[in-house]
Amino acid sequence: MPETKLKVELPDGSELELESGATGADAAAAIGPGLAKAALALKVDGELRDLSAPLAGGETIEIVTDRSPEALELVRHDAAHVLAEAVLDIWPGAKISIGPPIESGFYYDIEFPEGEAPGPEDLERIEERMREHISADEPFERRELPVAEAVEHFREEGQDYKVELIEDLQRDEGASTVTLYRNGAFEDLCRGPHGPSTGRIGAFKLTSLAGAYWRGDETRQMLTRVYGTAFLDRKALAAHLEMLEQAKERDHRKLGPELDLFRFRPESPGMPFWLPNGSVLLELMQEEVRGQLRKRGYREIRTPEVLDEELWHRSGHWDNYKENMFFVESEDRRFALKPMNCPGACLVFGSTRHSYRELPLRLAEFGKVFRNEREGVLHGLLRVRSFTQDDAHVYCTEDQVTGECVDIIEAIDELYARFGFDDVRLELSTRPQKSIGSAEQWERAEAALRGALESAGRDYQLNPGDGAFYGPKIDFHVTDALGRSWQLGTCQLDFFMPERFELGYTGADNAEHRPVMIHRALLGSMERFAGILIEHHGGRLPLWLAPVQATVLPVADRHNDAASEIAAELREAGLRVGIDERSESVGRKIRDAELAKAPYMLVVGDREQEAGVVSVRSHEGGDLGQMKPGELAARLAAESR
RNA sequence: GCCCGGGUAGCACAAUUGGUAGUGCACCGACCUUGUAAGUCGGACAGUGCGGGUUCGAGUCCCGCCCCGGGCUCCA
Repeated sequence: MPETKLKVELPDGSELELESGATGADAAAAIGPGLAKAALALKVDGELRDLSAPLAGGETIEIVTDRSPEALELVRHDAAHVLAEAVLDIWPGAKISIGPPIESGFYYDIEFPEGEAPGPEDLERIEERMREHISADEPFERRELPVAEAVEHFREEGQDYKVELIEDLQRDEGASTVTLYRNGAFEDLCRGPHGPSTGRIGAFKLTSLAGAYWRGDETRQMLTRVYGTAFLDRKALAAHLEMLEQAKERDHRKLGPELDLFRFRPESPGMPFWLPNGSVLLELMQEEVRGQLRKRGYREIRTPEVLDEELWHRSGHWDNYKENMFFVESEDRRFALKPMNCPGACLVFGSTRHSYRELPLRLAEFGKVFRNEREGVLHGLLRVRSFTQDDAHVYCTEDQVTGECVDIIEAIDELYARFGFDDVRLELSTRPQKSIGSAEQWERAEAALRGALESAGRDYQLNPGDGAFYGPKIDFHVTDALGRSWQLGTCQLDFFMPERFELGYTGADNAEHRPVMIHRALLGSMERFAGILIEHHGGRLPLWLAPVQATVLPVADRHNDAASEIAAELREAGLRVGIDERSESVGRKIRDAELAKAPYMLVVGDREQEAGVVSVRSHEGGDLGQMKPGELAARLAAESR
């Protein structure tokens, strides 16, 4: 007989002796009753398993509890199963497909019987049913089944999507068996693992309904996706819902019109109308970018928005981007609105001869581009049909690439910090399957970008195969005040375009050479960046970006003249100042200024008029007492830096 | 493009089983002359996204279109 004991190693390096045939749950119990109770799953040599999984001995195990980082994913996956269970209770004819945990919760894609698709009001009904299953604390039970039996099983139940999944698994991964998990009367095809029972789902909520194609393929069946979120306890759920509420409050689509920054009109879906305040904001952002351009030797160009269709054949956009372009016709000539600025920049470069002495030649353009995005994907300022890129194209030699990219990384760091984003993440994307150029060329290009990242001393994430077909790239991401991540700037190498446009420069050897082109954008889209800024700051932009930095509030009509003088003096000092001359009470004017998110309010009444001062109130600090206009201007100027 | 939900005054919302479209804020006018988040009174403003249909009668029901919102692999 083999030995009756087995040994496993624990994360702290100690050994645990167990009876042979012991499971993860036994291991947890052997360590302590508290842990046994808290245990959700097991990690065997770093791989997540069910608690009920038998141990072989010799492996390193870790008990996953509600405090483990994996716990959320586990519980959400459990919740997805309970969701499917509840749906099948209510709609026995429903066909379920997949139901994974996702970043913010979980979902399940389901085909409901014809004409019985649920509405938002049905979510509560499903939730109620789910709660019943959770309080019943149904254990998750795993079993393994040969593929043929599993297919038979799901075919009998009319679960066609499961049958398809299993058949695909067999074909693509050579699976001979699949695993099923049962909770209550419900059994689902699932890789697992799962928590011990449904009772461990601390708190959940179904959040929304959406359509989703089976396997994301728009030629296939449209399913109903039920979204939900789950947490280990009520408090965490409440915090998450609170965060969503906050995000709603900060939504730039709500704040933009409220603060008179921009608005949308049906006359031009996906193209914003910028109001005076919003124009000021864009202008300030642009000035900040221009500061970087001046500092780093970029020169600004402007190229046409409308260009002959032929150009887009030459640039390759016709083949790759035609569906997203707008076209216009005039006098039998077909033109396209530019979706990108690079061809224009290449025409500028190519229209004169260049010497190696001019390189790197850095041409920047605040270029307005037009992209005919499908209607359904438009989303406020974040996904539009026209926007302004703070674009630039650097023409240089291969040797110069690293230096240029370091410079771009620095520019982005400085710029993002200035706008209040400290957490910048870099990603390097390398050669994709479909690409042009030689292997050596790619190797050198990727090495140049890696070199830039290293000499800038930056950590980065590698995305192999995620580059553009014409060259590798570095993307820049920031995290906003609500913890959401946004991709902003980009720095891409391009071997393709200089080739296509037959660009050249005369080298020191008096021969013609092909320059390398770097596309780079710092903020990306000015409009999109403005939208992200608005959400990041909750509409309360930092003083230097506030379209109106201070509002002068005369106490009574007789103070209007004095107030105008103050306003004029502050404007003279370069501040953006408004004035509220309505015959309203001070309280009212303050309220309205606060709602307009004015950083400073300057009250002028008898006392101030006499002393030649203003009473200053800031949103943050409340009443700051009296100041002379000059003092105030200096203070605000200092704060704006 | 597709699925689900929505569209009533500038904005937020209301309108029994189909039965004369309302309220608040904003706006305009008058009064008040105001001291750190809403002063008082009065007035004007939509024919219900657009087009058709059913009906004695449609914001409510039906059809088509437009726009807005949530989504459309984070793959058992």
